[in-house]
Amino acid sequence: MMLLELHRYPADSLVVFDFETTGLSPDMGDRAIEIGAVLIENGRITDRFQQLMNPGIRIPLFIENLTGITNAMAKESRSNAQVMADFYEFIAGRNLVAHNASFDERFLRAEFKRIKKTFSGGIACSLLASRRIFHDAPNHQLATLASYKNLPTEGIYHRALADAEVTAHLWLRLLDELRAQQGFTQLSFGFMHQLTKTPKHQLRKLYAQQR
DNA sequence: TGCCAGGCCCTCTTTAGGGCCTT
Repeated sequence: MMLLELHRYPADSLVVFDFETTGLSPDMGDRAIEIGAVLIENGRITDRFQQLMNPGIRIPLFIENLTGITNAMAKESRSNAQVMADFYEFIAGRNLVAHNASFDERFLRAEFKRIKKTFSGGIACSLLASRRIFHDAPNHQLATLASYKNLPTEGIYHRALADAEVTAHLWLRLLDELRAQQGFTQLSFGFMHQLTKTPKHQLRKLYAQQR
């Protein structure tokens, strides 16, 4: 996506989101079972979105154990189509952030395709940004980074809203540290998106252009 | 009980392989 396109959306407003799913691949038939998201405006969390959903297929036992989301819970929930239609409204006109965004983006586009909707904003990845900014992190798993940077957390992982909240705090910390490391005064979503697409060995050049 | 996928990224690379991340 061109940088100019990203600038159509407000730079000071974005949605950090996270899916829980039945597996790793929508192309293999896996479906979303929970969506969690937080709205960040001017560096603060100002709204939240969390919905379980009923994908109409069985949730594997491994996923029930991993997430605590059971088949009974999904069965009592609204359909993926209903929930995703609401989520489409929640993110309208905003750019998105997710941890390992390529994963969540695949499910986002697959679930939207089923209800004949498309998302045209930008999606940035906190994992790729972390690899470029937190050089000394033990690894770049969400839980590790939360511990490494003492991010606010309730100790809950593999639930959509909890993971989205931690990712939101991580994203804000990444912005803070990049400002501190490089002396930047402003960091747009477009720049952060470009950062995650830039090979590490070309970062110095990108930073020079930003100054 | 995750073995499934896919993109990133490093290196013993580019005519490739494998670890890291996400559920």
